[in-house]
Amino acid sequence: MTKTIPVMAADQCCVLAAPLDEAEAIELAQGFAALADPVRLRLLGLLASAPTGEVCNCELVEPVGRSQPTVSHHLKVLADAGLVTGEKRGRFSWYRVVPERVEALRGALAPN
Amino acid sequence: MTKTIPVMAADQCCVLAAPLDEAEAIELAQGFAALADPVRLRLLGLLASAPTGEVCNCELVEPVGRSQPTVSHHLKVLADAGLVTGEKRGRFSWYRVVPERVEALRGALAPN
DNA sequence: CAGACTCATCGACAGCCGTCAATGGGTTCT
DNA sequence: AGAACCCATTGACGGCTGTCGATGAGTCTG
Repeated sequence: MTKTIPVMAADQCCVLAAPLDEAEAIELAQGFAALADPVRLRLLGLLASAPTGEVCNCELVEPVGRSQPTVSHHLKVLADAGLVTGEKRGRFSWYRVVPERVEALRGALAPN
Repeated sequence: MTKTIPVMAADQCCVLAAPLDEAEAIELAQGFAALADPVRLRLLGLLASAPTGEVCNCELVEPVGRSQPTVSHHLKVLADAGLVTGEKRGRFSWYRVVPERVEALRGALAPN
């Protein structure tokens, strides 16, 4: 279900180090676009602060105050961006943050 | 011209540390939204890698391959997000990166 | 098997966003 | 003064995005 995950290329170090070419810029922008929504940021926070590192989809709807389809949509956006992984076990879907991917985006904002 | 600059609040440390409340999430999302466009990322790169730290507007149009109004629009978006500052001297407009603001967004993605 | 439950997808709709041509205000040069 | 130049703003247009209700596939319980 999760589409091809755009993983950061090694040479995509720092936005502020050198001008990016078109392709690098597009890939980075897709990553930041996934972070450019309050609901998705809150979902990330909820996932990251979960004791087990995993959160069931059903535990996310109420905290963010959006409908179940909307939450599902946002989780898919995060998953497509590689920031999150979802696994379906039984009746539930469990999501967890992909720290490396977050770190990659963070690194792109590093000085030098 | 530049609108009110949303500066990161001190308690907006890490997205991944604890769940964000609605207001924090909105403010952060606005910051990342400014980064969620390839042209703007390339503009940031061009500004940051300039020897003097400043770049004239006229030197930005050709490298990013967009029309002059479009570049002007993107610079305004970056400026409104506080990521960039513009100063008009004579005929030219000079822009420079605001490193603290970039760093603030970067810090929001820090682990723990 | 029947009912209850979880969740992804679809369809629809309003609002936002990136883009450009055209315009006009400033500034410099001759 | 007049011409050339830089740049922000405006208006318009197509496309993307966030949201929800409805629906259906898959799973567990009794």
